Amino acid sequence: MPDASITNETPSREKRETRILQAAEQVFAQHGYRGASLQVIADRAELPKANILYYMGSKQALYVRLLNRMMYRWNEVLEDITPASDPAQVLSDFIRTKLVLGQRYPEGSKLFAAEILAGAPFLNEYLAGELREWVASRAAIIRQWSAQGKMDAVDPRWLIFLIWSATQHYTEYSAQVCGILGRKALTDDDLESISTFLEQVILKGCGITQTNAHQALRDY
Amino acid sequence: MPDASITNETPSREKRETRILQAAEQVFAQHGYRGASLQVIADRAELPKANILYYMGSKQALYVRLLNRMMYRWNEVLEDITPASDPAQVLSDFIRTKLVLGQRYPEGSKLFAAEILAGAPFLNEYLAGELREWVASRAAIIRQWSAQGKMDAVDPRWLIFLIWSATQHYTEYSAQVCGILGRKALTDDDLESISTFLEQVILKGCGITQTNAHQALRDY
DNA sequence: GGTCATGCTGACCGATCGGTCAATGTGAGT
DNA sequence: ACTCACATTGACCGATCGGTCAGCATGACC
Repeated sequence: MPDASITNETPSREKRETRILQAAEQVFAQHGYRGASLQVIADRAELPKANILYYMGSKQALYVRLLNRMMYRWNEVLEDITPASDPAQVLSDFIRTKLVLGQRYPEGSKLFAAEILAGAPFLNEYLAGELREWVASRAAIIRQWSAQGKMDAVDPRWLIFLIWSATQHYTEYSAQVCGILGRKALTDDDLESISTFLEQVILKGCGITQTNAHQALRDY
Repeated sequence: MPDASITNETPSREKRETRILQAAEQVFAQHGYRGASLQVIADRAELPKANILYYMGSKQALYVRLLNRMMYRWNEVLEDITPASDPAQVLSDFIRTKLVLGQRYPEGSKLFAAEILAGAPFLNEYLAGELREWVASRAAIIRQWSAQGKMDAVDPRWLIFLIWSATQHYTEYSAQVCGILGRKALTDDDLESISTFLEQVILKGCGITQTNAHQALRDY
């Protein structure tokens, strides 16, 4: 062992695990579950292939672990909204949070996308269970907002899907977006511009008057 | 040959080709380029694996052919718009056309999505060339609409991406959407509801007053 | 009936797949 | 110094990968 400190074992283990998970996330994101190979993951992590299996047990276990990690990251940001909340504030935050999340975990987001594209074989129960409940509860609140005259009477499910799709697009289709824009990657200015655009169009489109309170937030 | 008619050769050939392309599109859409296997494609097409290679030459050639076919389908619907066009009409058509296209060619659309997710290794020059020009030309017209006061001054590129993402979502994330809605597939009523929602929100969000002319079209 | 171009495919190739395992290395406890 | 639990990994397994090819079948032409 290069590191001779007293508690060197655990740190080494964690470092390796982190390296494996990071490498695997990239490869699974790019090629999907079936298209990813343990050898490629091992090469990217600069570890022997057998070591990957020693740590993770199997390809499937590694994949499921990455999916769960990504679901956990999503749950972190599932804010609590109530019928008394300000729609403009909540939806603006929702748009920005989703956009930031995609930028923070681009590989994880793509991994999710590939899983859904493949027909969500590992996520079916999650989609039809937890996530469905989440959507239903938010939809109920949005309907109340409409009933209270805070916004137009739009189908809340379509609204949620609209925000999801519009924000995820810039992560999962980054190759397309960058190709068209002629950039290597999106700049912070691009993201700021996109955030502002989406807030403006979606809020106005739902008949929500944008609060100045949030406009101020935009600077940070 | 079971069929003994005079010109039996060509029909058989075309039938086989069609069957191969259809099977391959499904498998590539689900598993991506690397995750797809010729054996699985052959099984689905109910043909020997060697026959696939006899017709298509190689896995890559088959894949590229499918990509080109999908690009051709897209080009079919790239409508011609001018600064004199009615934004409400054009954007409504755009939304509906994109939505219908995704429903008509779900596998092809997913194939495209998987290719982009993988970093668009086979489509880079298309994205940075043809498609980029397409976006630039439409963006210029949308900017003129804004200058003419027909709509708000929004960044036309973000608007185009918004329509793309919002419509594609229901094709490429159909597993997620269906899981959450608790359906096996989207109904015609769902699609009508989604179309109306997207038109309503996006047009209003861009400060476009919806024409009655198009409202009437909605029935068919 | 014989020739020949073409359609077709079973059998096979080397490479790579996910996964196993025996052998070796390592460090803490005694 | 010895033990022992655990970490590590090269070598290997059967299965499958994309692709090749020899050989058979077929049908048009002479």
